[in-house]
Order: sequence, then structure tokens, then C-alpha cells
Amino acid sequence: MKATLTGIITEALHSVAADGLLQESDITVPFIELTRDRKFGDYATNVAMVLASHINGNPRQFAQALADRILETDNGENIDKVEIAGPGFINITMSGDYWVKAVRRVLTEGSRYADSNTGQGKRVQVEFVSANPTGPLHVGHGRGAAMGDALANVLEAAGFDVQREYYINDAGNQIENLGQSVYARYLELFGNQVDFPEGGYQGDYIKEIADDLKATLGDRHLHKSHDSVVQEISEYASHRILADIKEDLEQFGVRFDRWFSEKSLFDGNEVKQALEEMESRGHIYREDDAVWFRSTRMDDDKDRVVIKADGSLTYFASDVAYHRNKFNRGFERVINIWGADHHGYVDRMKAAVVALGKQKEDLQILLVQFVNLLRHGKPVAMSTRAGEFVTLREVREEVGRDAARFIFLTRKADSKLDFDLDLAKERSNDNPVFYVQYAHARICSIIRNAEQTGISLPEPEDADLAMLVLPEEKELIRHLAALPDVVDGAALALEPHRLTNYLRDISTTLHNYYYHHRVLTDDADLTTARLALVTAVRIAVRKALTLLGVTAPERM
RNA sequence: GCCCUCGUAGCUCAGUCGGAUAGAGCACAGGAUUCCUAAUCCUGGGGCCGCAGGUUCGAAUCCUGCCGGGGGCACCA
Repeated sequence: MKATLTGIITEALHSVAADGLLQESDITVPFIELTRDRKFGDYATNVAMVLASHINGNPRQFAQALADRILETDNGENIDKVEIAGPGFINITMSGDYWVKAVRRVLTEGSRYADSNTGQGKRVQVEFVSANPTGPLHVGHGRGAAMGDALANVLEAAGFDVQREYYINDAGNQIENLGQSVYARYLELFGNQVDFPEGGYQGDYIKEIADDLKATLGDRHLHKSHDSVVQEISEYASHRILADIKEDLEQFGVRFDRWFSEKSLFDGNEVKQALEEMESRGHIYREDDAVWFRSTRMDDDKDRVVIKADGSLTYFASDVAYHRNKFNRGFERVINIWGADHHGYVDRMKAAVVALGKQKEDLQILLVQFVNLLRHGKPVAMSTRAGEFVTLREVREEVGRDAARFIFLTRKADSKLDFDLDLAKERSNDNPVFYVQYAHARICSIIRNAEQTGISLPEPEDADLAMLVLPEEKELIRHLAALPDVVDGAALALEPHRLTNYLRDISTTLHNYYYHHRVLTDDADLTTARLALVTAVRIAVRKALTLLGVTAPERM
């Protein structure tokens, strides 16, 4: 809806420029915001002040001239009133007709409401979770999963062509380490005394895998050579863990378009090709028997080794190959969601992307901060090393998928998150998930009651929406009209948490309205209008919840 | 030591491209239900936006320095 206003103001600016008050070339897209205080009207723009340095005379005078043109341009169609305030704000009050159209649009567009073409079909890849298949997903991965999935949804709604990908680190030493760990536990099951590998995986799940190995294969592995056994067990264990990860993510409502294997990069010789490309572009040198990437040229702290002195490749080398592969697949933008512990990796990865001929901005890296789990108000101790951690599965089974996803998305990625397990389970207004879902269920309940008494949901054009004159109704409509901007903003800023804030706000407004006014009244026309309004609110709430990957229950 | 990041109400946090009197939830205090779900609503107190400079008509927001929390600094994965 704001687009209408943007168009009007832009046209008015050109008109003012034609009068000689402004250079045509100084015109930019005007910034318009929904006012936070109704006494400033519905929308406000600061263009007059922004352009202050380009005009003769003071901003207020310029604002007045522009205000006149705005009214002229609109010709009474959408705008009621334009006022100049403060240092040169232009406050605009929209007409009742404008708001009627806003509601009607929600009803007409339904689940497509708030979708936009901002992304213009640009191909974007979102890579997230990508946990090593060496252990179960923990809570931190859950936050990354919720974040990546919601972000992908939001980008899709904003008109981007999105692909969701999980990168499987199935080629490194950690897989071997996993195999060694399982092998050690396996030997123990046959009474053999073994030294558990240093830095091996400690969790109970390792013993479970060893148990299963014994159950299915008996002592077969006891008699093979150490190396071949470890390789076999590594593969078995990592496949099994990956299957569990996939199962977890599915239960969590997160799906991927592609599971990309690191090993495939080696099999396809792509790591070597990537390094050759970097070399041909002049970013590689040799020193101390190792091969280096001159990443300092691209703002990194220090140069990075890609081939070690012993001839083996670094983990970073395959990451370079992976990112080269991504861009070769035609993605214009690549977004990685990493745990905050990968912080130190950002600069070198961006350097690599630049070295491969892309722009620094083509790769965006979102660092997701740690989750601080609380039980009875106290932090739950976690240590991945010692195998003491709360898994995503445990949290999901305890608090439910909706609560977990919603809470993970209440904060922006780079701030730490307190996750109160007790609160997440609570069925009270303290629990934001229930609060929002209840708003949706409440509307559904009203609609059910209406249908039971023979009132059917109105068609958008049948309701006389001009009857919605209460301040609370106007507030609801303003929230409805804001959703497209919230979705676009969340997509462009990569901040899905804006939607959780939005949901809380519109839910508060709905609960307030519900408490003070009845939807189903004795006045048939008024009832129809109010039913149309709450139906529109239901559409908006459901849309926002869906983008976050949270269900919108019809009854609770 | 160097780099990144955060610092906003007692607590947890929003704050859109730099705008008008900085917002919300929790907690605390008080109140609301003959009627569509009380999993709800209303009212209230609460602030040196870490500190100091700078840029600007205007700074929580941008720049510099300092203080404090967190993270990162491998020929580890």
C-alpha cells in the first residue's frame, strides 16, 4: 500500500522540480514511514529535510510547496490531509477509502498477501545448519535451522528464487576421528582394553552405534586390519548420524533442496581446479613448503595455507572449492548461516570469493549467536567436547516444535538468546508463542460462531468496510497494511525476527479489540464488516506465522 | 596484543535510510469477566541509550578514542 504513496510523492517531487525549486537530478526515492504517533497522521516523510542541502530556502517552505503538489497529484483519491510539522516533516493522513482498499486487498490476495517482487527472481542460495555428521544436532543448530528456514521463506515471499542447502563435511579428519571413537567402543564391547583416541567423541551415541555394530556384524570387525576397519566404521557411523540429523530436521519442519557432499568436491577434482583458478588469477604463492592464498590482499588479517607442507589440503581449501561451485551454479547471492564460533572465518571466506572474481557482497555471512538454555531460571550446563549437551530433539520433544521455532526467532542472529524451557512450555500470556497463536485461534473461534448462527464469511466486495471507524479498528488496519513492508524489510536486512515482533504487536491489537468490542453484533452490516476485518487479520497472522515455520492453530 | 561483535528501564530485548516526546515483554503495584475462548484486557511508576569527543539543521543510530561482556586470532576440523 505504501507503494501508492511513494508514487504520489515521487510525482509531486518531479512537479516541484519542474517549477525550479529542485534539481531533477537530486530526486531520490522518498523515505516514508508509518507514524508511531497518530497525531502525526498515518505516514510521514522527511524528504524535505533530506533534500534541504539541495534547495534554496528552508525545509519548511519547501515542504509546504511539496505538500500542495502532493494533494494536487493525488486529487482526493487516497489522501485526506497533508500537514507540515516540526523542522519539516510532511505528515500525511490517508482517506477512509484508502484504508478500505487496504483491507480489501488482504482479503483478495489471501495467502499471497505481502508477497512481493522485490527480489525480481534473483537466484539466492541459503546454506545453513551444515553440522558435521559426527554427532546429533544440538540446540544451537536448532537456532540456525529455524533462522535459515525462516529467512529462506521470507526471501521467497519477497520474490527471490531461493535454494536451501546443507553442506556435509564428510571428507575431513573428524570423520576419521568419529570412526576411531566408535571402533574403540566396539573393541571395548569384546572386553578389549583400548586407549580411547585423544580428542575422540565422548557422547553416549558413540556407544549406541558400537552396540548396533556388534548386534548386526558380531565380531567380524575384530579380525580385519585396523585401517580398513576404521574407514568402514567411519562411513557407517557418519551415514547413520546423518540419517538422524535428516530425521531431526524433518521433524523440526525444515527441508533442504540439496544435501551437498564435501567428498564430491574431491571426487570431481574441484578442489584442485579451484586452487588452479586462484593461481591463474595470481592469488597463490609458495613458501616454507606450503601453498598459500594471499588473502591479505582482500582485507584478511593474514595469508592462509591451502596445501600444507606435507601435501595435504586444508579444510579451507575445500571451502574455497565449495564456494566456487556455488557461484558456478549460477547463484547471484550466497548466504551462509554459521555459528558464532566460525567468526574468524568470515574474512578469509569473503577474500576467497573476491579472489574468484566475485564481489565481497555476493557472499553474506550471518553469524548465529549461542543459545543459553535456562531451566528453573538457571543455565543448563553444556559442553560439546564432553558430550554433555542438550540436543535439538530433546528440546523439541519437551517444548514442541512451534514454541522452539518461535523462540529461536525472537532475536536477531547476532544477539545471544536466552531460551527458558519452562516458559516455552507454559500456556500463559507470558509465552509469546501461545499469545500469538491464541490470537489466530480466537479469530477462528469467532468465525465458527458466526457460521453456526448462519452468518457466512463475506466476500471482500460485499462488506461495507467504511463502517470500521473505531480507533481499535483503524489500528488493526494499519497493522495489516504494514505487513508487506515488514516482510520486505526482513528479507533485505536478513532479519526474520522482525516478523515475531510484528506478530506480537498485531496480536496485542487484536486481543485489545476483542476485549472491548464484539464482532458478532445485532447489526448485520456491522457484523459483516467486522468479520471481514478479523478475517483479514487472520490472513496476516497466519502468513507471518507460516513464514516463520510456526503453525496457526484453529483452536487451542 | 590484534580483529569482529554487543552495551538501551530492575531483567530480556525492539528501535526501519540519521528525525518529532526512545518503545515492548517480564517483574512490581492496582483494577477489569451477565455477552464471540480470562491462554485475555486496562491503568501506573520506572531511562546519563556504557563514557568522552566529533560530523549534522537534527545522533540510541554515522566517525574516533576509552571502559565492560562475548567471540575469533592454526600448515586444527
